[in-house]
Amino acid sequence: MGRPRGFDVDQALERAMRVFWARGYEGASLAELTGAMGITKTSMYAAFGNKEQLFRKALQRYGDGPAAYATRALEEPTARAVALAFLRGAVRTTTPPGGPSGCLAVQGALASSDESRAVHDLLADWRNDAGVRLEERFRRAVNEGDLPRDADPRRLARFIMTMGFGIAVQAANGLAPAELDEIVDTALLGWPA
Amino acid sequence: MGRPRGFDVDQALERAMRVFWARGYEGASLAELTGAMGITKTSMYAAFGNKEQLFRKALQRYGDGPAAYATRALEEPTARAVALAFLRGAVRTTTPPGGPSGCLAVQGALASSDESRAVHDLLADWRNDAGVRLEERFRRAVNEGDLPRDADPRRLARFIMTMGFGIAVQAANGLAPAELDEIVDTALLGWPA
DNA sequence: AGGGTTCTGCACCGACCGGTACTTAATTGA
DNA sequence: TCAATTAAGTACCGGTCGGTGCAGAACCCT
Repeated sequence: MGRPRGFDVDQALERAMRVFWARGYEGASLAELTGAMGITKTSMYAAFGNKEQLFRKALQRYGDGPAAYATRALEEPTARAVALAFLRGAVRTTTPPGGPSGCLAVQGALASSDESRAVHDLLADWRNDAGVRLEERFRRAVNEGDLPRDADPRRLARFIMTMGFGIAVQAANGLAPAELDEIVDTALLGWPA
Repeated sequence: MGRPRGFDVDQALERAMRVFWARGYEGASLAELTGAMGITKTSMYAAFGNKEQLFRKALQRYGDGPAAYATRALEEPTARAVALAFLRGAVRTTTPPGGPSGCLAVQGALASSDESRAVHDLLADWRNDAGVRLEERFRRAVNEGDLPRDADPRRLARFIMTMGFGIAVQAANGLAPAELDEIVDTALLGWPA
């Protein structure tokens, strides 16, 4: 009961996510955020709490949406296919035709002032979690005989994650998807048979 | 003539560079910058112009100092040695024992508000220039027969740059130098003979 | 119809942002 | 000794930051 909300929370969150994606956490002002969301600051505070909680929800949406490739890739049948799907997904997500370049989880708050340390750490954890899931998938691949018995799952996962982060920076540098795909191919040349 | 400067410009610039490195361009406030430099805002403006020009000079110092490994690596005798020296240098520079983690050129302004677009573009150019120099070095290696005739210098350079950027993010994530060196070794497994 | 509840829009908060005018201090050359 | 010149320190500028108090609007239930 009470007055119903005059805007679509999902759509507002989607737009906030894109602003954070393009500007970073600190670079995104409440004025620009709420302007893009089509609501006033008061409505934003009522619906999301504050700027930091809005970012947390935007990051969650990012993981369920644009960055869902990271989870989907884990379902590929072989470790090589997982790695390839992961990096191809990174390329596609960091170079959206009509959206911001790069990766929200990378450029959201790589460096920040002390006040934003909480968000900085949140993103570091987010990135590390993605690496751990990849590592577990590769460990399974070793157990299944899909990867050589002497392969180091943690090393491989960290390598792939490093490539993903690097691709995010290259995308922010303006490289095209086709050029990034070439880089991915080069990176996988040394992948264990 | 006139009253002599009461501080060491080089030392002040070094300290400013470290603040920018840790906080990013927008995250570094004039108060924190001048506090670390040990001077007042007035002195900073008289000596450096404004915040953006201070950053430009700090970036130049970064290239001549911590990031000089990128230029030194080009002098290695073989393409493989160049790539290895470049990435080992990236590891060492992005994990200084007493300094900020990561790479100033990466985390200085990956995402930013419109007002800082100039700095954002400056860093993108800086990163691209490093890639171009690497590419030219690899092209020379192909001509010298050091790399196979069918090797693509641009592709290889972009791959190494991507690894460097990724290492910078992993360093900001808290990985230790030894762990990053492992990643470098993994990355070079597929390097053309 | 009217109370209870929730949301919206406006105006406003103190704090901090990058940047500067002005006074005072320290130096050189005459 | 004293004007000319440059640096340093203080106090301040308008603007924007994230965040709120408050009044009115829009809904549900009785």
